[in-house]
Amino acid sequence: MKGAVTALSALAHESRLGVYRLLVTAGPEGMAAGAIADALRLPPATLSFHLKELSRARLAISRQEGRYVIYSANFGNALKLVNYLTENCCGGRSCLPECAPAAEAAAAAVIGAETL
Amino acid sequence: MKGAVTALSALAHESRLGVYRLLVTAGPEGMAAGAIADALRLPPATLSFHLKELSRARLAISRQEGRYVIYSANFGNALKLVNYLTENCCGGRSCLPECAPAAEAAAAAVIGAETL
DNA sequence: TTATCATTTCCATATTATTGGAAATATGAA
DNA sequence: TTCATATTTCCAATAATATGGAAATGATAA
Repeated sequence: MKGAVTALSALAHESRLGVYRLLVTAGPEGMAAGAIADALRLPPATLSFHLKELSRARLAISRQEGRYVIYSANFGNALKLVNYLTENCCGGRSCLPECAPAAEAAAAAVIGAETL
Repeated sequence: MKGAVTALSALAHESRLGVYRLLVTAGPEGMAAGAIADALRLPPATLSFHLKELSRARLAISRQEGRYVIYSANFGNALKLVNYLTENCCGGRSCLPECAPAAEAAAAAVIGAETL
């Protein structure tokens, strides 16, 4: 729960959500901080602050490569968050049509998480 | 994007995330504000503030029933948000093992959203 | 109407997040 | 070593959000 709030807070900002989605798109190879800054037109100090927030929330991972710092999405934790938001839909009873799709997504997310 | 940030901000708070998850569990029938207050031990003024935030973010819907106000989760929008967080994983290329589960969850969420 | 219960609004206070220039640090190249 | 590039830290001003008691509003029943 605490972790979910931290992760949601990290994503609840236009710049950071942009960074996160860029990293999701980039995949496990990730992107250098400078490349992210160029893509989103953020000043270095500002981006660094946001990257630190995403890392603190365990939604991003960094590694050093030469003189670059490469950031990538933490897919496992992102998926846990997504699952947390849809789990236990309708108290486990069979869902009414209004929410059945949420239950499907939750089930798929659980399966995905287990294979990580 | 703006909507996603609003929704994430709404969820990025311990009390509101608790309310949202309670409503997801409750299903489409929803719960009266007072029942939510009892379940989460929140003072009426505080809960009202948070319910307004969730409604403003379109994650909760309210309806009047007698002298009760019943809140329920907005499953459609919650699912859109979940999908937004996982879409375009690895730029559409076939995913490496590290992120493949995220792509599966995203695909399932998209299918679910279309049936709403 | 009058009483009762449910919920929201008002409000002042307290807390926390965001910004980006300039300087510091780190890595590798010449 | 000296230079160039990449990233982070420092900092202080600004802005947004959370809290809950008390009063107001809304709805129904007696």
